[in-house]
Amino acid sequence: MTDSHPDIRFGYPCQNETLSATTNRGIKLASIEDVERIRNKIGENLNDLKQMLLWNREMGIQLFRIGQHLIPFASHPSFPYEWAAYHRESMEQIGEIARETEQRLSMHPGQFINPGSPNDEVVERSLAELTYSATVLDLMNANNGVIVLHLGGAYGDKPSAMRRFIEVMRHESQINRYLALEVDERVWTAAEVTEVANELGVGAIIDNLHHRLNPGDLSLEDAIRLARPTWETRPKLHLSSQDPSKKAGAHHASILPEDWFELLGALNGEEADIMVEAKGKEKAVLPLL
DNA sequence: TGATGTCAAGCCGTG
DNA sequence: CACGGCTTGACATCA
Repeated sequence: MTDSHPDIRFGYPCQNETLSATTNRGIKLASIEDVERIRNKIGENLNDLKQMLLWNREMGIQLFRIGQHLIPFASHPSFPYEWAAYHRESMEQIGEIARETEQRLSMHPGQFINPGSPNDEVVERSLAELTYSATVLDLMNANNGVIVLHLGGAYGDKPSAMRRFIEVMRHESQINRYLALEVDERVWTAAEVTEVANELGVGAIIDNLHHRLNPGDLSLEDAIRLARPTWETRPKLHLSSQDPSKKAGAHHASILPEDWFELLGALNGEEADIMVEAKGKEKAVLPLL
């Protein structure tokens, strides 16, 4: 690495269009008792995950986000068998491939996961999904794995929502080992996310597009500088470009050079792990390598 | 096989 | 006040 090329690694989420591979096959809840069907789906997801990691190795891609549907309905009370025990061996094998090829694995629970919700049932379901995510990373021995999560709702009172989030998550050590909190595009700013991350001792993730739409009073460079110390290891960031034909926040198929250079400039030569969020998946990563 | 309506869940902002 | 959008499109059924 030269001074003009800081140590940057890239990755993409969940699917590979070149391989027609995905970790996100699922089932309908109505089929939850069809054990054979679920096991087949999971087998396909795990096999595709393995194929993508092997492909990534050839391409020099070192980050990969596992889709939440890897084990569909794993956190649902009706899931019909002990998935962790049953799929342990293949997940261990996948973890070994990731480790040997120095790929950092992550997961990203979606919009329904709100540990700061005032509704106890929402909190309970959220913790179940986060525990599932952490268990997947545990089984893969993903020591530098990351669970990416937004702070979620503000419920009209941000300070209270932050307090609830911190109180609920404070003792969740299995989850917090991997947890990182990401800026979102309309509610929680980089300053607020970093504050909660510091309270919990977890990472804060800056996303260039979210930050542009919801910057608070920080420049991108300041936001990245603020979030940097939350990471004991390499910081993770998200990079995407606006789809010009869609509403604000919608991901473009590829990364526009000006967005990449803006983020690169804001990094000030620091090392970083950058998850590329683009409709074009791995094809948007290749030009950046 | 291809088209199409549907899918566990929460929240916010818009029209 | 109902609905779209987020996210990761894929499932399930019916021509």
